[in-house]
Amino acid sequence: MDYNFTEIEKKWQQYWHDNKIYKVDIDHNKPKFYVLDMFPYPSGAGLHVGHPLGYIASDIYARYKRLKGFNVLHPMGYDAYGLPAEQYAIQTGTHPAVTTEKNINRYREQMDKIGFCYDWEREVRTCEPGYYKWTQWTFLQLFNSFYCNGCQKAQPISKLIARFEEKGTEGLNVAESKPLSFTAAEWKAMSEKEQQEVLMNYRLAYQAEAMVNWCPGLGTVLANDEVADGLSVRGGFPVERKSMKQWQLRITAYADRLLQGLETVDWSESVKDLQRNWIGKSMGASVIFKVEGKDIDLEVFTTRADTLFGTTFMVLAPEHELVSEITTPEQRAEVEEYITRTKNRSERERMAEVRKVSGAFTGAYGINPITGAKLPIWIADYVLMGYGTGAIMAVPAHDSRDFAFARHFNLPIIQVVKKPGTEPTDPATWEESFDAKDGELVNSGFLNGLTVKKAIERMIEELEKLGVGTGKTNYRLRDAIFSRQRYWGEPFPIYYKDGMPYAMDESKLPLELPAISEYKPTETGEPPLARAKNWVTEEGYPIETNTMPGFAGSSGYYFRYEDPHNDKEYFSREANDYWQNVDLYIGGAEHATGHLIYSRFWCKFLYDIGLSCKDEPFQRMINQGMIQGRSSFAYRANMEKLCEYGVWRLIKDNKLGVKFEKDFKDGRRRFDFFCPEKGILIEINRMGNLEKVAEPWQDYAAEKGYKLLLVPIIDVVNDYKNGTDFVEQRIKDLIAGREVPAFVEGEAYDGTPIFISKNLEGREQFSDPIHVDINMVRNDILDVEAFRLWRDDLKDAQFIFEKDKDGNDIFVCGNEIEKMSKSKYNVQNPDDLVEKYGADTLRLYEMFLGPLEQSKPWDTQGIEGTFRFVRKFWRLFHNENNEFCVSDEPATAPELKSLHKLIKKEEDGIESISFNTVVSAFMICVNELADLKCNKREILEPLAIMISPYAPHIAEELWHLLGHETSVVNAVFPVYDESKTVENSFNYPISFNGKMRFNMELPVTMNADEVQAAVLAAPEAAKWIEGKQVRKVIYVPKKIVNIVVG
RNA sequence: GCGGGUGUGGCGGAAUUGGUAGACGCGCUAGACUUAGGAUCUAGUUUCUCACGAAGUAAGGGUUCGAGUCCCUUCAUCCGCACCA
Repeated sequence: MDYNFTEIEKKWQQYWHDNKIYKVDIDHNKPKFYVLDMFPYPSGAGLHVGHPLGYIASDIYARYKRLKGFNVLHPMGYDAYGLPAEQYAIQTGTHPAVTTEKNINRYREQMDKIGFCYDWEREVRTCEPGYYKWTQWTFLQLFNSFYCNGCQKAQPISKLIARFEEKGTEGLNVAESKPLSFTAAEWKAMSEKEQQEVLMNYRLAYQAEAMVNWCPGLGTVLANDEVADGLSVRGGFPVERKSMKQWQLRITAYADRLLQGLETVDWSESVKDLQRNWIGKSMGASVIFKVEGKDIDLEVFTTRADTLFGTTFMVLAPEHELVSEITTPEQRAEVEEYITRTKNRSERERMAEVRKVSGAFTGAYGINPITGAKLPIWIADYVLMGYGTGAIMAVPAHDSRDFAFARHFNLPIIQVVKKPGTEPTDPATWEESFDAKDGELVNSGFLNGLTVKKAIERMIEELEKLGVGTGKTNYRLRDAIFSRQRYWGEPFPIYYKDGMPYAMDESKLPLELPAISEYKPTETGEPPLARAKNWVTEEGYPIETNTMPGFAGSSGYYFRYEDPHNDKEYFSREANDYWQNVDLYIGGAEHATGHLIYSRFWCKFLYDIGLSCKDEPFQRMINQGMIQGRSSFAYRANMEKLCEYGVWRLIKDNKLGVKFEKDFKDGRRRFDFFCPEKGILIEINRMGNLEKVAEPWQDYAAEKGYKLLLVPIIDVVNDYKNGTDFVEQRIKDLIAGREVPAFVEGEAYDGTPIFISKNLEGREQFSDPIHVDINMVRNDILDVEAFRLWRDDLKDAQFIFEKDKDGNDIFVCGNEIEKMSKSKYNVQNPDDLVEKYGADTLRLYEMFLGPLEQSKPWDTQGIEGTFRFVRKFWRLFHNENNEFCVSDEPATAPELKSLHKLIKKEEDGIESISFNTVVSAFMICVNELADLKCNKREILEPLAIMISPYAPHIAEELWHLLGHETSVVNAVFPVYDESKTVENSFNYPISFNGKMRFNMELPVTMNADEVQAAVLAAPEAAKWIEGKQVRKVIYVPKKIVNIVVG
């Protein structure tokens, strides 16, 4: 073999390792650059080709930046706490640390083979005490902080205590769970426990009763982003809403800063939008309604204060605390029945029934603070307790849900907004609610004639004047539930005294995860940590048994890479001043509402307390797309399914045989059936034209002396009932009516699986696609022998083959693009590809596949093209005998032009994360140089440097062959020289009326007049000008010449 | 329903941001060298047409000397979020 990648790659990986080529330290003589990958959770399955995609991209970027003179921090680590290892522990008793360690080693082995330039001395693992010490430490800082709304900053809780001692809650403007009010004297009079309870209302990490997503299948609570469609993201277990006491992070305090910060980072618009949506800021008003005959204030939130004149009823969430208080005795039974009914529904049921209107009347009435109108108060589960105040003023005319509700329960509807220039119509005739945001107000007293926008402002003004409402901003974002009832996570440095949680002293950190005997929850439902022996402080106080969630460790890992071995601090001032925040972050967009929000929160908090010099963690982010697998299918005739069509049932019941006839005169294939005992030949044919296609069969049957029954299956399928009756009648007639000789030709259906080729008729109706290992398929043709060996249970399967053009039997598979997954047998293992083609080819190919941010299918065959390119590249440096052969002659102009075009293309491509076009530029350049038979050092040396980010091993090998003693990693990227690429003539496309007709080589020095004269004088032009007048000539230098004729 | 993305050959995808549509690669076709080829090399490959030529970037309309690119309308598709008041 000419290019021995196995040897080369092994050699240089060893060299890089031995010489610590990728170790980085602070170097104030160089600008820093921080390139980060989202660190992986080491799962048992190992890496597939999709995983390294982002790692390869970041690796290229890091290597490129290094060649450009930057001091590049490019670390890697493991998000090592996680559910799979714990679930495995519950089943097998293996400590999750053991599983995790094993998986990490496998990941590392796979990553090493690809030749990444990570500084492994900076590796972090979230499950190691040296790391999670700082996760716990940050938690303590959060616990000991509150958020000051005035200065928009976290502050030490001691400041708050001092304030309470001085003036209580007077004029307090801080983030809080609920508003409290007390004087300094009252504060001082409180017991310690009472004071602690009060402080919980303000801490950034606090414990409180909350509606949580409880997942009985996992035995733990989950954060909102860990739940999708009412099921847990991990494991897919049902989730229910439940009120529990949990640790939470007051991330809502940062809602506005999280929103504003998005303006300062270079992220894709879609991820920013996802976050904006998740935070869900909406500006509106809070309005107080009195309850008739009672001294009760009912607060609602609305974004449409302008429609207050159109509100005709009110709705509370069934869990609303005032429901029982306001319900009248007559309505109590109905209301309670409704509450029980809604409470017993699971989250999934509730979501499934979203469009069903339901509710109950409380018997109470609210008073419209503006009009004084009496509004019936209802409860209904379309109003959610978790948003706003859990109560709404319903404006049925202009809200579709209120409209549906009003229609269903016959409540009045008043129109208050109309399209400008139209007259209001009677809402009773409406089909749906009328939601015109650019309309004007009617039936609304002092708001009449105003636009919606103006009316909202005017109404809020009025409400504030009357003291019955105020402008208010609401967020969809909830505080993050921070405790999990699991074992494999960071323990909380919290102990309980008198039932109240207290922070452990920082000197006690890390609080190490204790060994336990079993990993499931205790019999009494306590978290697994309750099994730990001596899980108490030195003073004997019990320690918290919850553990932190997965996102705890991943929220601040990027800081730790900056100073990973520091055991005095999270990270030093010096390290953070130099490395600052991540310049380029590469990873999946699926973390948009989880990790990427929590990390930003974490970073902003560390910024507030003076640790981080930046308040956004990731300056620029690229989300790589998923690499999908191409699954192959073989189609198995599905007898069960076929039996659903009456014919098959009859055939089965009558013990008729079945034969799949594969080679027929007209070239078509179809199912045919024989009755072995009775000698009946049945043809079932989809093609409609029964007469024509049945002819050969009639001959055949006559020749053999069988009775022939023709059944157009199209009848059976399209007209199920009649078709079945028809067939039934015919079969009965035939069977009952005659004495027929036994017939055994053909294969009777005996349960042997039968496979139908992709193109065979009837596939959709009568077959089950089964996934086939992609390694057994090439160009959609299944290797049937390999298939039989693969699935032992199918070794006797019968296949219906097709003929290829040479007359060979082939079995054609179907295919579909799906997510890569073991169960779909479409996984491409990078190890296999590295072994077959080398890491350099794999790296280049993954980049060549398409734009990094798009999802795209993996095409196994395509890698060959990239492999050819790499070998062609190698041959530039070698002669026919594979001897290294580079000449020191000066390069020619075309050679230099080719090189400098590539320099430009690579610089632009890498900066704009357009790696696929850079690879194609490499191919073009190498094709050109090969055509020029170029082996000049002046060209090849820069080329070796330039390819090193993509294909570091081959680059390093060639670099050393070129006589260098040091690594190509430390070389300098060649400088683009535009003068090398300029030409003194340009091959102009000449168009007439915008249509390109011919090309013409013209000197670039020509002016417009000269160009016009030259073009019009050209012999090819005559044909297009003939008989027409030249009206105008457009000349764009070095672009185009367009002649307008007519 | 709301928000965002995407639509270009048989396939993955290019197109310097308004200037030769289909680069580069896969696949396919033909040929060469071969005992052989899932190796290598050469040529071809958007569609229609024998050809001259014409059409062509989801569909329709517009702006322009010139539109894949800008504007309007529609459709398809993917991804988020979703009784959020």
